[in-house]
Parts: sequence; structure tokens; C-alpha cells
Amino acid sequence: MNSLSNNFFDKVYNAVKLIPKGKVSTYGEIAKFLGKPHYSRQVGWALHKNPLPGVVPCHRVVFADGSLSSAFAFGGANEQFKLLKDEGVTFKQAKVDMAKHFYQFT
DNA sequence: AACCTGACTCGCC
DNA sequence: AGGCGAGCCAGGT
Repeated sequence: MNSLSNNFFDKVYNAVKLIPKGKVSTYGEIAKFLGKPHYSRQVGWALHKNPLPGVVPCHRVVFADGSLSSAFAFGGANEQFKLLKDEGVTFKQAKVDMAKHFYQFT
């Protein structure tokens, strides 16, 4: 792992932490924000490997279509669903209402 | 060094 | 509209 990839991971955490309450973002969008439009998987990996639970609101990061991560590790997709809903995020059946809660990094 | 897997996404059927 | 497959990158075995 070189300093660049390390920086990428750090940027991922930073970006995720920037997502305001009641908003969500996608792996691809974060990757794009970091200058790597095809690093969606690495973003997910960064969060998976992320030893900062509670610091990085991983539950605000969802799939591009608004569905929740299948391999979610905070307590299951159900827990993530509940958490987001508690923050004011609305859902379209089982998917986040991206049109209203999608947060784009500026 | 090579192969496989994995918190993803897009395109095609 | 929904489901399946291929593509992508990096890390782990």
C-alpha cells in the first residue's frame, strides 16, 4: 500500500464523515469525488476495513440505486434502515429516496 | 507472481 | 421492470 492509496482511504473516511444527518451518498459518488470514478468497490472496502465505527457514518452510504448494503456490518441492513429513517431519511419501499436525500459532495 | 474474492456499478437480456 | 453477467481496482491467500 503506498501513500496514495492510503490517502484515498483517508479521503473516503473524510467524505463519509461530511455526509450530513438525514442525507446519504453512494460508493460511486464518493469515488468520483475523490477523482476515481471506478473505485466504488475500493470505497466499500475502505469502509469494510475501516476501524472507526461511530466516527464514520457508514450507514449513510448506500448503493447507486438507493438500496442498502447486503454485507452491512453494524447490525444488519434492517438496523441501517432504522438508523436512516430515524435521521429523517425516507424510503421508497426498500430503497432510500435518493431524489430527496442524495448528498453530492461539492 | 497468480488467482480469487469483495460494503460496487452499468449494460444487456 | 427485473434479473443476470461483465468490468473495474486493490488487498489477501
